[in-house]
Amino acid sequence: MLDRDRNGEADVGITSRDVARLAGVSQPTVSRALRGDPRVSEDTVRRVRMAAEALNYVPSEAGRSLSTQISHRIGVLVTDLTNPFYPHLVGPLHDELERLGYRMMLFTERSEATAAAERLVDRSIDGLVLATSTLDSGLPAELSRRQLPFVYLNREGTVPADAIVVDNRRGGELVAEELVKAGHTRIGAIFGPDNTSTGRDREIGFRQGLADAGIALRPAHVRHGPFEFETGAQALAELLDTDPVPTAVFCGNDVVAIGVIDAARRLGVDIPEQLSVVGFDDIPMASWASFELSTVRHDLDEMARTAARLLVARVSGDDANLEPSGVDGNGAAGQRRVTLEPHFVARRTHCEPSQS
Amino acid sequence: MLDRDRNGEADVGITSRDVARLAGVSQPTVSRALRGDPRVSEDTVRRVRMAAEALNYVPSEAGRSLSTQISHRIGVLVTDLTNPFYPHLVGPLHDELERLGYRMMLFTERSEATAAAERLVDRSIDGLVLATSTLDSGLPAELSRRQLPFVYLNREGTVPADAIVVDNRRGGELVAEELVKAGHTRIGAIFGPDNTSTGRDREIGFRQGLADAGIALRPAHVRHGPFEFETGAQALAELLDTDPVPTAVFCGNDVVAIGVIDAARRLGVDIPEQLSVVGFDDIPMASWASFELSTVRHDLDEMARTAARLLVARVSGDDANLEPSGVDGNGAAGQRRVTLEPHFVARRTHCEPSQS
DNA sequence: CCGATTGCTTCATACGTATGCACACTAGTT
DNA sequence: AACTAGTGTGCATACGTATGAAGCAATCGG
Repeated sequence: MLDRDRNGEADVGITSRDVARLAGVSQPTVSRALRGDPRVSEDTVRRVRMAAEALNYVPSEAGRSLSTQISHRIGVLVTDLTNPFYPHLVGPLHDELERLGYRMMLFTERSEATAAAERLVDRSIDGLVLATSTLDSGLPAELSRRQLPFVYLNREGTVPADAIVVDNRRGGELVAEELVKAGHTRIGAIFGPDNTSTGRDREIGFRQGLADAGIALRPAHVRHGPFEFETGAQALAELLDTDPVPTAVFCGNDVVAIGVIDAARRLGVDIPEQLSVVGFDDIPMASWASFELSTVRHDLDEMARTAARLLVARVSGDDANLEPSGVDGNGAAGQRRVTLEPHFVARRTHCEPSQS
Repeated sequence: MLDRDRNGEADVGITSRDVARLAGVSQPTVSRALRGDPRVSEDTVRRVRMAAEALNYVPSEAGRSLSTQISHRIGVLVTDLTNPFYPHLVGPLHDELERLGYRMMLFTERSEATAAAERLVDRSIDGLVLATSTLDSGLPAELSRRQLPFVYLNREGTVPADAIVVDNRRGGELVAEELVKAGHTRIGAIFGPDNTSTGRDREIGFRQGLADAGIALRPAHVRHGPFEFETGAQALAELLDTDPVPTAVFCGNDVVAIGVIDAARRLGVDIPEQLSVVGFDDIPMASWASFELSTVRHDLDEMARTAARLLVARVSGDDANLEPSGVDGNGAAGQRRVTLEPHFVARRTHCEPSQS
């Protein structure tokens, strides 16, 4: 069917055997020579290298994987790439993984049913980064049972595993403190989903912060929803429909907050004069002049890169080079838990409440 | 070192041989039974299925790949994920690939040197989607030489291959027509890089459109730069420094345009009153109330999905189910080229020039 | 009652690389 | 000259699945 012999050089489907033949050595010697085995003589290495180059030899990843039981691939699981938040995790993750000699397989969890889980445990990846795990997900347990190493990134789950997260509770507190300090008393919130650790902890921290100041969070001023643009856009309309209206609103993350700001523009609500808005994460977009969002900053890039390093250390077995990092190691089953410190960033979407 | 026997069920590292043993058949029979080979008796299939389930057997992808020479993985190459444009390609790509039974490996081309190319041709992927190919890249030629199937998405290259693109020339013309129609005569442009087909063709079309209307594009009003937010932000400042100042500016894509709008906010420039801004692509962000960007729409989602389908058809050999699509097939070497129609979308960032 | 046909299964092997072990060969020691 | 130590290479095989070909049993036709 195919006439491959047309092109001058047929360097497709070249195996280590072909290289061996050309170099006048055995196949195992080719393998050793190219992998830098010190037992191979310099002279042989040279011959093999030349032969490999001449044939444009590239070792087959499949063969290598099968033999070594290592794929050098790491899976990354997110819910929805088009959410502006995730690229800021996936981008650095990719770069760090590449730096460590691993490739990235990207998965989005439409149907995290067992069907999808199968694709993860067929040994085609060495480990998995869970970037959007929900607390009620059965996946971590399944992964654990299958002994597929994984790490929680950003959100954590109930099954013990390495994790890298922000101190979300503290972050929520920070926002509460700032809003209180500015003089707000009628405060609203658009929290993230209850089944995410980020949503839950930020809510706990925020409520705690308000409670410490003796300020009540009226149920009518509270919304919950996914960490999406639309959540903020829709929730704002609802919050404006309450009486009295809140003078400030804390949003589960920046994407939600930007949804709020955008809706405010459409509805003619002045921010921050009529409503203070605070987000969480400090994604790059938050600092755009169009938003100037006051938010809680943490090092997203570092968080993602650390996740990559934790996982790779785990799957490659050399945990050693991670010990000295300043993490609050949890001795129990050897899981590592890295917590990033959040900082409040004051921009232009919050101020004192107007005296209405 | 590891004490794996602790957990009750040791369903890790289960192979088809284990299943075979439990089911009382041979390993090949297991393979055939689970793959639905009609030659296996119903009774055997049932026994094998039960055994597989009991052991929680999942076929090894590495073994399968090695044997079939098919990895069921497709690579996707982009420059920078954090650019808000790419997720809108990568997301749909992932979904469509998954639908077709393929997994996605994501690559970003930092150093597209031959070193990086090696990772692509080690037969660990069946094909590659080039989402950000530059016209001067040597990669397509290398892929072609290696006989790794690939498809151009959004941007096309010089090496013949399947491609799916927008009619960028026409899109550029559309914008020129609209701006002319609105009465603009002092028009500026922030074009994309010359070494991208999108940058080049949009520029050609736009220039043509202006020329047809007898309007000159002054060199001082022209900028070139990568399709990034910062490009727009920086170029705006420069354009405002010219005399006379343009009353309208066409941007290479939406991300650049949003950079312009954002900078305008910072600089206190009213859009569209002082400056009309038009983008290209109509990414979701363009329709946010914060921007309401007038732009050129095309079906990004469909473009990505079509790329996936074209490539999968190519690598799986069943090109048949693609023939009937309304594409302008290029007979030469059997490459398919799908062109999407662009449409102008009038929002709120353009209007008539102010009489100053 | 034997040869032919069909239906199901096993055998043998391929896929490409990596690695423990044995072997050959050289050099140095006694 | 034999013996040891050291060095470099090849042999055999493992990794897990898929598949053409051969084998086996049962059924059928004559």
